[in-house]
Amino acid sequence: MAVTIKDVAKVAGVAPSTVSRVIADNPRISMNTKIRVRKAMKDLGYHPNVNARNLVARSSQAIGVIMPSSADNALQNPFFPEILRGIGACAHEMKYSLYISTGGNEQEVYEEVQGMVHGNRVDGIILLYSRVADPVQQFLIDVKFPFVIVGKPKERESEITYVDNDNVKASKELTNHLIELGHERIAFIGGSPKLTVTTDRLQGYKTAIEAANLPAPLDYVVHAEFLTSGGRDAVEQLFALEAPPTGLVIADDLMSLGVINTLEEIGLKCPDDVSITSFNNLYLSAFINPPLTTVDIQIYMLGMHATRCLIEKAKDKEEPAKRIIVPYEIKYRQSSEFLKEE
Amino acid sequence: MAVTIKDVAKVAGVAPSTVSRVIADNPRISMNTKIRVRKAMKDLGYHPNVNARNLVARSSQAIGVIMPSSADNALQNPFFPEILRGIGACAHEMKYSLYISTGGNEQEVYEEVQGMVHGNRVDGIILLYSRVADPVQQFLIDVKFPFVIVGKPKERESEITYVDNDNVKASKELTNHLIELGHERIAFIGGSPKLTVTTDRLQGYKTAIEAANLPAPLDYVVHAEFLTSGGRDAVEQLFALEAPPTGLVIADDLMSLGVINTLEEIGLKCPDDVSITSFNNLYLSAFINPPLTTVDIQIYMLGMHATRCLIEKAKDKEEPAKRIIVPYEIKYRQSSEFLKEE
DNA sequence: ATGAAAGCGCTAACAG
DNA sequence: CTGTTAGCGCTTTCAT
Repeated sequence: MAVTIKDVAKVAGVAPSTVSRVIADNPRISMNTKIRVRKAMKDLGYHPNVNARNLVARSSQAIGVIMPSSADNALQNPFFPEILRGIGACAHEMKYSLYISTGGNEQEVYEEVQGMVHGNRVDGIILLYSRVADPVQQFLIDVKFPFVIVGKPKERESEITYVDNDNVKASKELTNHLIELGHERIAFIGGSPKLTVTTDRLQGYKTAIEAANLPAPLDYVVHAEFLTSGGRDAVEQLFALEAPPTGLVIADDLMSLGVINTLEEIGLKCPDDVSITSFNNLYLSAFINPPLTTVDIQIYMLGMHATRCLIEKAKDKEEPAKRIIVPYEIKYRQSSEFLKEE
Repeated sequence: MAVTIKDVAKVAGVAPSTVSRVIADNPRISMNTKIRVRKAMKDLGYHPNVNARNLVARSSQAIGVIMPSSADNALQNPFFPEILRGIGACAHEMKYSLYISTGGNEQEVYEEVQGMVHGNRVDGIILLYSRVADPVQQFLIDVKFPFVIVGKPKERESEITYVDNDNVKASKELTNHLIELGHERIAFIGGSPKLTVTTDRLQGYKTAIEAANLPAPLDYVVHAEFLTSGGRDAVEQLFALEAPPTGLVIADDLMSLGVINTLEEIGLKCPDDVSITSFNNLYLSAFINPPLTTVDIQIYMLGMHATRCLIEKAKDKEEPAKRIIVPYEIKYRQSSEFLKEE
């Protein structure tokens, strides 16, 4: 049987409540007894029982992290460990712990969220994806449970706290960069159009293309999986076109990796034949050949901010919905280059 | 205020204890009242309070997952989301939830583990790494807390339950494959020598090299980070040698990716000039250029088995230490090829 | 087959 | 400043 607050109290010669106060570092306890109690705790190897504490406090000092359902291969993206790192760092600092859900499908994810909320397992939830008509989001709103989204909500934007980059602007900048390099046939490769991140990046691309009066055939917009394999599929589509693009705006570095490799197979080189710009600045992006021009969206920071916001919200439920835009930084590297004259 | 067992009891016209029994599906409750109580639960939207339940049950139906400290960049490896997927699937099926630790440094990880154990937050722990002289492992052994390791423990192997591949054998097979292709100068690139996974794979390589009477200069063994950048560093060392290798056994696909890209930069092509074999069969390994010959270690399965074992151990503390070897499968792809005559 | 009551370990009034 | 007391929501003897 584990050592409890009572045991400590007995050894220290005080009442259990005093021990409790010492744990909470209550200022009304004399330094003297504090020291005595702390010594007793050390001696006995006391550790508070979280369940008991949470039961009375009606809180758990834990936050739930919801990943996309693992049916979604995108989970393979190093984006997730990286953002987990940011979330973990902030949570640890604030003495919160992390609960994660990796449901196998959407239904399971939904159930896990329900369990977390109703079972009082977590004080708040971070959603690591944002898509249209998400029942999870709806549920959280309905029961008024604190949550924040990493990414931008599609609906009820003003009521939801979220942490995001200005993806539209970043994408526009990337596209303009290609335009400045002399490219005129620029295509866009994104993930599922149901994800806000895709639509925002697409919109930035479109805005820049239109502003520059460049051709924008429908064929130049391709949606594929947020993975190396997705890049592969996209290349097969785009370079079968009559007028294939010379510049590419790609919504994720892993996709870009697939694109580069596939281009090579069909005899095209990056950046000589095709310039590539993309998003996320994954750890590997600087080390592949050629190194990627990519938007550093500061994944770690996204995680930190999301966590901080969430904890604020969990502590004060009246906290109004907030929107945090994390600045991005474009890393210009060799994958994008001046268009060669033909 | 959430609806409790008492509210349900009142509505159903029974005692709280009866409701509790219905939840546990106690066979000594008449079908009739079971139905009545269940209806009341539905009507009121009742959900059991996990904290209260855990408090009395002294268990939490949760398992802790310990990642390497996030100071370790290896966290970026898609290995982690993938194994999390396996763990999550099994945990969900057994109605367990997941607690994860992503401490910023080893000290923090240690503290988080302590908190999990002493606070009764989890019923057991899965360690996603295995290194020499790990204080976390030692602690878990000391307090006799159920845990399993993914990988092979360095010390006290027979006392610890672990799930692993036969890395020695796989590595030997990989090396022999290169030997059969005609390679004579074969080098090994591994991660930290403190990790069992590295030493096992190294040993398999050495065994095969010795058995074939091939040269094994010390320079042919390089240790680098389990990442793309690590592959880059390794190439710089190996191909500065007087007699650079023509075949490579690499302990991780991400490293291989770095190797391939770096080789390209110094004018060497894979597999024409250098054949590559590696480990893990990450999702991207089939889609890069050239596709990697790599050992599919069945990451998802490793996670499933680890979780199943752990839950068994948590339920019955007397369960003896077990060792589970998950079969691997070598995927032969284009990165390894016959050695060209010079 | 069901109810009454005790208690898991802790915190939070309320006294003093 | 510190002790007493009453629960938090649930499970579990022990009765009946």
